[in-house]
Amino acid sequence: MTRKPRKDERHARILEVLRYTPHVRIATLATRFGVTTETIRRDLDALSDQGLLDRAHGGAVARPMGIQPPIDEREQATVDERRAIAHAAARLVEPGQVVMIDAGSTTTQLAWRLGTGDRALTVITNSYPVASAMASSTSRLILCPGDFNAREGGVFGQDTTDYLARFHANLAFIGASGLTGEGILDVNRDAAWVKRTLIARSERTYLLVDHTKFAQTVLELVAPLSAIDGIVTDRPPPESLARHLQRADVTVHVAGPVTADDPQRLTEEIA
Amino acid sequence: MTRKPRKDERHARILEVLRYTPHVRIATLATRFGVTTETIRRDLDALSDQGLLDRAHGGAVARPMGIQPPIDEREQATVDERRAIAHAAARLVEPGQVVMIDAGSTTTQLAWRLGTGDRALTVITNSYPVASAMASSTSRLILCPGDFNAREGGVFGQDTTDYLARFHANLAFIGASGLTGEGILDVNRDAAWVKRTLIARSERTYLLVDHTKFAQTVLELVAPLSAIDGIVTDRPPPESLARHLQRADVTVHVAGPVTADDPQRLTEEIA
DNA sequence: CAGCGCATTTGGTATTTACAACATAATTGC
DNA sequence: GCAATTATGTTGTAAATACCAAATGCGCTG
Repeated sequence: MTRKPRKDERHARILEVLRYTPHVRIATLATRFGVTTETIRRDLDALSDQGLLDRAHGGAVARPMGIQPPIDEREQATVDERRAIAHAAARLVEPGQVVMIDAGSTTTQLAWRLGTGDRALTVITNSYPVASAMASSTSRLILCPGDFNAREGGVFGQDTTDYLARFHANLAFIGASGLTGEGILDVNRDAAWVKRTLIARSERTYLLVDHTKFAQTVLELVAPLSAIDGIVTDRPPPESLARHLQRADVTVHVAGPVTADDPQRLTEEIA
Repeated sequence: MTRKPRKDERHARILEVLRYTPHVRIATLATRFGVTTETIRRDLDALSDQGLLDRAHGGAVARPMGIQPPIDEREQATVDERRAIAHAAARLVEPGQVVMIDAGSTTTQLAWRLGTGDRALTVITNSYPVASAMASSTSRLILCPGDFNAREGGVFGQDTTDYLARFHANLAFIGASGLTGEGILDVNRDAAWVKRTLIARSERTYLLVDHTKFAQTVLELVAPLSAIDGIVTDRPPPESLARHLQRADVTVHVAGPVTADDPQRLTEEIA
């Protein structure tokens, strides 16, 4: 489709530059490449449409992490919900506890929450985004070994579960691809094993799922409902699921929308 | 010193926002906080001076990673040199090899290099910046466990070295705080142990150091010169050090400046 | 409460960028 | 080589931003 060297080379080099500096100005790129600002502007718009960078006023900014270029539209759609869930989940954590946090978008949101606070936690995770989110806090951070999965931004595999098995936590927060009366489901086999280990190695386990996960039957059953102690979600689960949850003695926390003075609100409005 | 809530709160919230989105516009922040754009502009300038964010034309962009807020001025000063070193070191890697990469700024530069290429490497590292840099490549990535050190952006400790000891690599690239006739030195005890393990578990070890590390005697001796096979640096080492290196049979690679058509050049000019 | 220092606002102007419509140049396919 | 398509450059105008300096407001201290 595209075989022209000119434009493609510019695009490639623009992206390359953005790996080193988070922001480039249109004017700079234009003089550098010897083309008009209009051309660069068009380049940036094109790359932005492809989701490879974000536009800014005078230029472009790099997408955070080389991670998750192909974010599901479904994921995108539930940003607010997942923030609300993270907000509610953060209340379940008490100072000084040992907390295991699964890899995932909702759990990463939770980590941001916990990272801003000042509780002296010990956090064990297999996800770098989670570690990064908590980096500035006072918490102690233990990262798992394993094969790095760029898409998930975390490590998985036998090494990961073996390592996790050495620890014992007060709380574990896990995510999932689906939640049915049968139990918790996930699409990723390696991730499923990690989740099972997290459940096994913690006193209490909370599942963080938004409503789109309700009644989703996917590849693999991670664990039955009875394996977890509570779920944190954004909407009340449907009747049949609610019955199963009650029978399995799983408490249900439904998160309200984040408050207006919340810093995350700003992000939403900006986006 | 600062007890006023007004300004400080804005600053904190601006930084918070930048954790979620890579870019904010001045106008957006102004309307959000109910203050003038001038005020936000000053906020941004102040935060920029503190190195907490980068200014852009219409706003600000987040510093890449929550990592290394306090970068040494010395580190800052030798950016070009370290890029050149990374450029030269990347030539030492052949497709298909198993490569261990130490945590550090120079080694992270190397990872960027290797990440852009298409050699199918297996990379073992204790540094997330390294992993992140390579994420988009075809390489397999194995991350070590351990205590996460936000300042270094990597994991260290007994867990880390134990884990590393299970592997065997063709090449290892390590950094250091100092290099003298006596050997390789480092300020961080945990990091020193990791480096020793990297050396022990690889067929060949290259030390990546810029000229400011020459003749720097710091806390701990990591290993004698004879432990490594080569160094990659930006300037020829001083006479006495050169003699020691030759006696220890250490090859010296002196990197030239990066070529003009190199994508990184652009970054430098922008900065 | 007067005075001081700091943060913020206000107002005005110079620059820079965005946007759109059109002209020109380059490339491709036939 | 010609026509169609695409890429790039030009121009003009509106909007957004940057910069500067002075004025105002506000909190604090004595």
